[in-house]
Amino acid sequence: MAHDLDPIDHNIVRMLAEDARTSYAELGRKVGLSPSAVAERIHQLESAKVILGYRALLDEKAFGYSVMAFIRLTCDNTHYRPFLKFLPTIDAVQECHHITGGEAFLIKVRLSSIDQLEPLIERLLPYGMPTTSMVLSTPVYRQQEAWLLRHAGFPSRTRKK
Amino acid sequence: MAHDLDPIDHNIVRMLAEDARTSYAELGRKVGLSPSAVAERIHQLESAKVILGYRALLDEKAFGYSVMAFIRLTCDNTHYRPFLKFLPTIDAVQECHHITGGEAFLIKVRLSSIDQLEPLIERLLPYGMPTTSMVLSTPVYRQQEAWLLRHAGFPSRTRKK
DNA sequence: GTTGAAATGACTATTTA
DNA sequence: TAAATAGTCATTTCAAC
Repeated sequence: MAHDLDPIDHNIVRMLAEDARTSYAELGRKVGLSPSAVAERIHQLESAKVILGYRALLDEKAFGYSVMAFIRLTCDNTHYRPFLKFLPTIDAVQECHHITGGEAFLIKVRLSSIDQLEPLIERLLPYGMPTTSMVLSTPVYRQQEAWLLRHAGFPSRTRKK
Repeated sequence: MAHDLDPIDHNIVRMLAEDARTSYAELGRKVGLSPSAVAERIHQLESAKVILGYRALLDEKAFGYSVMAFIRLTCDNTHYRPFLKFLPTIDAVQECHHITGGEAFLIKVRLSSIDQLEPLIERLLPYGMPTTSMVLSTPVYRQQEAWLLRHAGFPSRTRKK
């Protein structure tokens, strides 16, 4: 399953994770390859689904969604499947994880105000017993790619010119 | 606080969230502006920290990190600050949220194997009482930007040529 | 915001190892 | 098979308007 990445691939991926708009030419300079060679490697990494896409990272607060909460929903077997159908229709849900411990789900939601929490909880009630924790602050928040890089021990790089 | 985005900014941001490598020229065509006008708007959005950066989205499984878990740590006042200093030094930690309910933290970690969980928990023990939930599956996982777009009711767009 | 020109980058085909 | 090269086209950038 794990795609075989040589050190050059690794470096290319690292740089694209830090700045997805880095040009093939600059990538090539940094890894000592021609732009076309870099482009070919990147296309292979995309085909192999190692690189899944390129995203602009946005500040949700600029869009007015500043409340984050985690809802733990304990849900018995009869409500399990209906809940899975219902869940993706709720826009506030950013993540839902099925976790160990008695058919429970951990749901991360984002809202534009605390007022939206109660209606949301009421919509979940038919499926199980929700326990809500508001997020007061987030001392650590790493993007998956940033986390990966840190984990792999790569040095950080300053933003290009 | 909330940067004032007109509909054109909104469209540009939407497209960059879907594909951060879209060229200024193509963005300009889609929103009916010249490439330079688009570039200027984007630079302003970057300065205003509405766009925080551009990232390649990677498949962690391709890198061997397939285990996700949530650890809830209940932690009394004396351990609060030391914990906050200790936490960023742990590479496995992807997110840590300070949540309501008796000085508790909710920590999302990613590991390459379940064997790494026990040592991690032992490192947390001095700071409080950990409760661990393994993630069995993740029925919903939306990028913050994807979530934003869905929430804002934008139509999805097919990948460019 | 627009236009236009110069520099840079991207893409394809071909050559090389 | 993988990379370099060269030619062509597209894009970025910056000036002037």
